Amino acid sequence: MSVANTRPMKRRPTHPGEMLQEDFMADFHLTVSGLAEAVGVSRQSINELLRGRRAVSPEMALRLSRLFGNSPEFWLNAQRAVDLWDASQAIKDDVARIRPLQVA
Amino acid sequence: MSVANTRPMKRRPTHPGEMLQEDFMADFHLTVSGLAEAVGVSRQSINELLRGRRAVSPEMALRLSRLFGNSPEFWLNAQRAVDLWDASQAIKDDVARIRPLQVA
DNA sequence: GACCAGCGTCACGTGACACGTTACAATCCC
DNA sequence: GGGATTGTAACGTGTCACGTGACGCTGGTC
Repeated sequence: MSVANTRPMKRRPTHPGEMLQEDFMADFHLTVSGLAEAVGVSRQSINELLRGRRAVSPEMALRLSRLFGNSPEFWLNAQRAVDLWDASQAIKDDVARIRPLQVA
Repeated sequence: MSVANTRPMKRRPTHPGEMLQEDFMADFHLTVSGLAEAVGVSRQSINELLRGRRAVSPEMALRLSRLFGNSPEFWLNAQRAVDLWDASQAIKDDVARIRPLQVA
């Protein structure tokens, strides 16, 4: 198993907002307002993040990783998985038309 | 050595546009116009990407990986490195004020 | 030497989106 | 009951990836 899974997944990966809510806010008994204040952003940012309406930005990843003691890459990996899935769905046909170069 | 290097780098990581130009376009003798046509985007997109004025989007990563036979994560990892570096520079003080939670 | 096809780049407009501010209904709690 | 806190909706703003069109430059062809 390599570091980055190249194979496209069958289903849309779970949004990091869902992980944030179920795996972190629940464990630490955090509210939307409490988390927002703790990381220094507006309640809206957290709210829309939880509802999957907003992506985890690099800035947000830094804030969350600082608070929870994990790496920003943890959050950005989760975000990238859904970004890649969405993108591959959106431009699937275009990408298929690209002729791979010979490895010569 | 873990999968994702958590430690912040001293210098700004090299922009993926630079890698694209020096490590791929050079080897395959590709021009800006030729590459743009090969991956199905405008010349402007490639041009600004090479000059570091634009980031590698998930869509662009899919196109490049398809053409060159590597993974989209390869391009997005490079992009993420500079995004994280820029973000940590921009909100360094804010992040420092965040109190890490106790690991319960 | 004139011409023109292809090149890299600039200028402009557009749509998407992360973010803050404000407003509002629901709920807790004293 | 009433004030504080909560989650969420609406709005405006700045940033940015992208395409289109136009410009100046270069190299080949007659």
